[in-house]
Amino acid sequence: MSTADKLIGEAGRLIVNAGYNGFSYAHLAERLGIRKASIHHHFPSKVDLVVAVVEQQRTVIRQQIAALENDEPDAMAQLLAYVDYWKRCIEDQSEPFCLAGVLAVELPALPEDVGVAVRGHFNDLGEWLKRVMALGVRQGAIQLELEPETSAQFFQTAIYGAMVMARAYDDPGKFNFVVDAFLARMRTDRS
Amino acid sequence: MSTADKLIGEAGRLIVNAGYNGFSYAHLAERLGIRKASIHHHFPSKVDLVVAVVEQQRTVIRQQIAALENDEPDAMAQLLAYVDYWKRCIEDQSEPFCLAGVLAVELPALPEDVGVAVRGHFNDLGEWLKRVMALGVRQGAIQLELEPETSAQFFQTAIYGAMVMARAYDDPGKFNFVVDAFLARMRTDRS
DNA sequence: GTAGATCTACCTTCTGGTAGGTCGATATAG
DNA sequence: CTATATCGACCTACCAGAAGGTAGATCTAC
Repeated sequence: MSTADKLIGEAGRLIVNAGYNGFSYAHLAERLGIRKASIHHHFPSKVDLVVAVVEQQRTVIRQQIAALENDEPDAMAQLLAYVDYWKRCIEDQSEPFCLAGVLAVELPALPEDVGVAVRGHFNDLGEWLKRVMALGVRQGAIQLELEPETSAQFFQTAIYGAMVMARAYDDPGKFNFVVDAFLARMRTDRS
Repeated sequence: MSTADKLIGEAGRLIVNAGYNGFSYAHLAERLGIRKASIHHHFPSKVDLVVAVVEQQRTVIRQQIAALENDEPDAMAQLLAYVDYWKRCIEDQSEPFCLAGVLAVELPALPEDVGVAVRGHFNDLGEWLKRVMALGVRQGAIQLELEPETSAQFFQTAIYGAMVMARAYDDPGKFNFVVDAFLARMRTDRS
């Protein structure tokens, strides 16, 4: 793995733990056993680095979404795959919060370029969820009382709210508990 | 209003915007038109200040909760009063996020004393919500399929998730939209 | 031998924090 | 009714360390 990739990975972990202003080139250099100046060689400024971190995650997530939409025809199964991903990440604390979520909370204080990338992620996710919800309604797995848009936002809210709960109560299990309660209210008896 | 109170108020606003590491004594001093050193006179360390900010909010919220439980016998009305408070704060951007919520997202990187205060707030809120939910079920206003504990966490998740959504999409209206969708799924036809 | 990656050494600005002084109000003693 | 001691609030002037960032030398692999 290239140094640039290691930097992106480790920076992501630091941001998830402490936010944009909670990590520094010095921390990052120490973690990788290199000097600060070497980071500037790969990412001239902190904004460059953080944008790269967010964009890399967006790319990965878009790929996973595309694969899911290709391979899994069942809408509810797609949603459960997404939820399971986060359940695992939060349970084993390998990624205890969504990177873009942490940054979103700090949004008003972030450099504009970072903000653009973060909003981009939320849009990517929101658009996919709209498609899945519409599909789920057609398949009879999701209650059709509401517009797909509403269900999508409902679901996204649940995911991010559940992450905040897990962190605030220092209890990873809270994520599973709360998300499952939400899913139950979204499904029909057919799913 | 005393200088200490102004400091607590302004620090709160700065934290809500930028988080613990996103504001400094220098910012705060500038906002109030005093010198940095004067802040240290009132709050020797940054931890002292931030703990004071969180504890002040906890006190206010506990008072409001007590008043609500005294004056408003109807559980659903209590919940709506709470929701309306946040709808107003977010709509007019006077308090666009919960202070403790911002800090909760940064929790792993915060000084221990701040973490204790933040978890304290979430507990206060969670305990009240449990009481309201139990009352609401007895009054027939809230679906009784679930334990009050589950409903309480469900609701708390919705509030914090909706705040994240409003911030991430830079659209205060998203808070109302999403929270109302949640309330609809929690109520019975009787409420 | 050239290009990319890393290094040492340094800069400027900001950080939280301290030392010690000034000012005005209040309390007290003659 | 003064004179003075005390105190809280605020100030100027610092400090050490960390922040993000730069310049230029060295090392390494093709």
